[in-house]
Amino acid sequence: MSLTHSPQQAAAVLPLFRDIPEREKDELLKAGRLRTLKKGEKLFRRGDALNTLYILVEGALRQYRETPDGKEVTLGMVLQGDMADGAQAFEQFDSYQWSTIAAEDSILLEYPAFWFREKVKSHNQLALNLIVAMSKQANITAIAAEQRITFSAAQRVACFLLRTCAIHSFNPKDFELPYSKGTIASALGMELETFSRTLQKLRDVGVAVQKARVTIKDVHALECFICDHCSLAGECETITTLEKSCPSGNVAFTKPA
Amino acid sequence: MSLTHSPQQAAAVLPLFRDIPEREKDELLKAGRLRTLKKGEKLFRRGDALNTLYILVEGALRQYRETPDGKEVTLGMVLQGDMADGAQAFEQFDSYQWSTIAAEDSILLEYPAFWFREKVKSHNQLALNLIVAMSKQANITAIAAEQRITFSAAQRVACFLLRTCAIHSFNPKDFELPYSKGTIASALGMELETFSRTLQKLRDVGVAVQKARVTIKDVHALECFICDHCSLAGECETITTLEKSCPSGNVAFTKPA
DNA sequence: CGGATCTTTGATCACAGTCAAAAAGCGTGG
DNA sequence: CCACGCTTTTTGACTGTGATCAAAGATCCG
Repeated sequence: MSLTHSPQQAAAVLPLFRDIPEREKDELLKAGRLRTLKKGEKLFRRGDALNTLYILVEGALRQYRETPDGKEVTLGMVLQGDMADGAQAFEQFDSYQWSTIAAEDSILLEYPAFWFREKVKSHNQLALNLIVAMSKQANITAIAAEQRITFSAAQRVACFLLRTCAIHSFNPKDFELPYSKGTIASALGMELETFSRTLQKLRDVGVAVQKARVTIKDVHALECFICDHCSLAGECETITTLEKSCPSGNVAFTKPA
Repeated sequence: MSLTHSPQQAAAVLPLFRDIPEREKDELLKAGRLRTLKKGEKLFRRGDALNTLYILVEGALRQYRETPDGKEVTLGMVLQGDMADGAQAFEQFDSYQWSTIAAEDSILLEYPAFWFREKVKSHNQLALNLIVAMSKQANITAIAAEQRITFSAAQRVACFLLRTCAIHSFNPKDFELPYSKGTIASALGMELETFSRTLQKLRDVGVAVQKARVTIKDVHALECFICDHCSLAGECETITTLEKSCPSGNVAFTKPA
């Protein structure tokens, strides 16, 4: 994965520009500017004037809010193809409602917000894509909310590990955590200390972690550990993806409960 | 508030149909059907085929998911003018991702989903309104998520009481809870027992509850109790609304901490 | 090598969940 | 009007999870 793209290359991947006629797509692409962000850099802060719309081409961002008494709550992660602020850009607000920081080195495509809003008004397919994107986002948020309530810390961590493999096509037998443990903990709605302790406990289920390197012995054992408590059950995209990539052949030891 | 409307009357209020030329609006209205729902009736269940789009004209709905082991998680409430399933209707799914039940007697406007999707494709203003609505929704969800994490049970309850007054223009000195305590507890992400106990504790801050009747002695005292921990701080719509309706004149006793 | 930052480990504690049972309210029908 | 059953709410006692505070280890980087 090189970190050099043209807007054209970048946009080819973006679901937001799907099914848009070439002519209009070109126009959209010419107006966009690529921007890189180093890990730890803030993209915008809550309260900043909302005048740019960002689409993530590569990397990962963390959305968060902070309370007056200094606590920080992670609302969600922005992954490849997501808008960093799409949900806000069309509200009545003229300032950002949450802050966004790079969880790792990232590349964004940026547009003047007012300009993009105009395009959405005139390009119907774009509006539709935007709706679909927001719809998808709402669904992810709903599931995350559910899990924060029904899942134990261990289950949330386990689910995160599997999801990570599915999203990035990692091999569960050996992969690296996508961002720092502090960030992951926060994204899962738990304290770093809890996250650390939880990783230990997961050794019993065949998860070994050394530094950022993770080894999952038996994916199916982990699934059992989680999915019985998850309302997604069979329809979980993570699971179906994993099943495809390692169709129970790669399972070393299947220990039924 | 009578429970008899024509679609025309109903739609006049709906933000989704704002700024739409009369001719098109009429067409939209003729296609919609009014439907009533008794408290406790389910509108749809997770997994049902998604073929209708619902807009709430009056009443309140509760969106929830249930896990295989029988727990129920409330995702949010649908209030006047909201779509019951807007976020889902434009996803790739063909079935509902969460269930919806009437928290009180309600009136809905319903459309065939496919038909509505077509309208959104051709009526640009409608698409825009939809985007704004989803945007608003995402924001509410984000705030709710934050509060479930940073707020104590007492603060969540207190915030809910104030919000209720603001939304329904209730007089904080004497109003009725909008739906059953079980429903409220669930919406706040806590157990009914916890909710019950919490109401007791709030007596210390001047909140008296008898059956469903609530009396808030000192709105500002309650605000102090909550808002210091809330990232919305000054920009909270609830607070600004309340300030307008009872501009610190109605405060009986201001007890600074 | 020094000083950051990030992570682990330890000990303690409070909040809210759970289980259980009593009480209050509500609707129905005799 | 009361009796009955059903749902909703309250109260009680107990418990576990994860937050918090504190300090020691790692790791990174100039």
